[in-house]
Amino acid sequence: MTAENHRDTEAQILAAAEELFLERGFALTSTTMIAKKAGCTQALIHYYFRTKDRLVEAVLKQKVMLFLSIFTRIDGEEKDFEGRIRRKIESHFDVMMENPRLPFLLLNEIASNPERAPLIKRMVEELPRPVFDRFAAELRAEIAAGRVRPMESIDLLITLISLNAMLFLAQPVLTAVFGLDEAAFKKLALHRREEHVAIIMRSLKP
Amino acid sequence: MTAENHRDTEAQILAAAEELFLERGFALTSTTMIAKKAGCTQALIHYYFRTKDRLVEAVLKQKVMLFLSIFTRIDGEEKDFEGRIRRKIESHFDVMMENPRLPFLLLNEIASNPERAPLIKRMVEELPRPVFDRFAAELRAEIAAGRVRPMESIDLLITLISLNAMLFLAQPVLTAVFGLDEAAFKKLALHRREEHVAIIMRSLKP
DNA sequence: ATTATCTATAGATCTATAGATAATGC
DNA sequence: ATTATCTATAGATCTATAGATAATGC
Repeated sequence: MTAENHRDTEAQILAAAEELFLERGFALTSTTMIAKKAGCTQALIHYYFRTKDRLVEAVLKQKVMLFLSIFTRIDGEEKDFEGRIRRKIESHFDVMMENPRLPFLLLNEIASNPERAPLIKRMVEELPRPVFDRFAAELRAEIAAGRVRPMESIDLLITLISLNAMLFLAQPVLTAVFGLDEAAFKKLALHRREEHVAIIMRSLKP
Repeated sequence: MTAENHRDTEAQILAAAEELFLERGFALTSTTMIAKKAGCTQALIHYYFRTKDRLVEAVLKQKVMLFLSIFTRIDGEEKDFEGRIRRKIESHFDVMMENPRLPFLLLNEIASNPERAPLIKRMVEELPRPVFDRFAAELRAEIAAGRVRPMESIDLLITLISLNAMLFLAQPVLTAVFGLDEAAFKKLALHRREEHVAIIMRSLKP
């Protein structure tokens, strides 16, 4: 065993855990499986992470932050409000597309482990507010100017996240029911991306 | 033990299993837990259902049919197309609201047990077509008449199901993040119900 | 006799830990 | 000396089954 391997073991365990957690969820992934994938013994996982739970939390935190990047990332500097909304939808969609199992992992974990809800809440509360506040202020201004129907910014965000996340949550069902291969699903996804933009844009009209 | 109890045992096992499966998913519910809830020994579950898998399938089939009732139920006889669409959205929403854990159960199962995909596919294929066909034909007629923008009926259904199902999938997250109690979530849900109608109606405009 | 139920247990996991051994960095 | 790794195993599950016993319906 080389020196590099020694250095890498912890990272390899994390990477293996991440992959397996995304595939099967936290509860259904055993430390034995992780060890096998990481190429080490199961005992080593406990050497580095002490308990399975800590390993889960390490991965969970990282994934929650990725999912919430819509609330922290300023998406380009389009001139008009419509352009910026479109950009936000597309950019959130693209994060989901690059991490298609992410919504499932988070939903599944919080649904079957309600005791971890406070942890999720804390993470959301720790988010920097400026991006959200700016978004909400812009929306209020558009409403005041009569260019958007009266609505809450949180509703717009729920709609946006629902449409985007649900497509990937439903991916296994859609591919099974319509018999899609990977390419066909990707085609459907890109079509839905445009559809989501169209739906949300229309939903703003006064 | 009375005669009634004897008769009821199988039904009690099914009821207990159903409840626990909805709460925690199939994989995380043990036959021991089911037995405890049903008030019998764990061995009896195998006496009635032989394996846990058969018990799972019994519950799964019933739940898939409930979820797909949007495709089999004709919702009232409103005069105009708009009224019928509104009715379909609301009626699907109400099924979700009465069975809020249903979307999670199905999604979770098919995501972590891909080998059951063919079973789901078969169930969908066995659905009677008339309701869907009639819906699709009506939509095409509206598009031809220029009252609806050109779109596929499957897209409309995906949007409808996504918005409605996602609200309940996200229920644990929403209640945790916004600190909602049951009444507050119900209020949010009824607001979103109207919002979903509004979004979809606007999305149809030419 | 048949059906329903129980107790007990085999055999397969799974997580976590103890204790031995090998590699690394002073 | 310290850090990283391994082997082995304890103790908790979990599903499924064998075999005994109680209740039911002829």
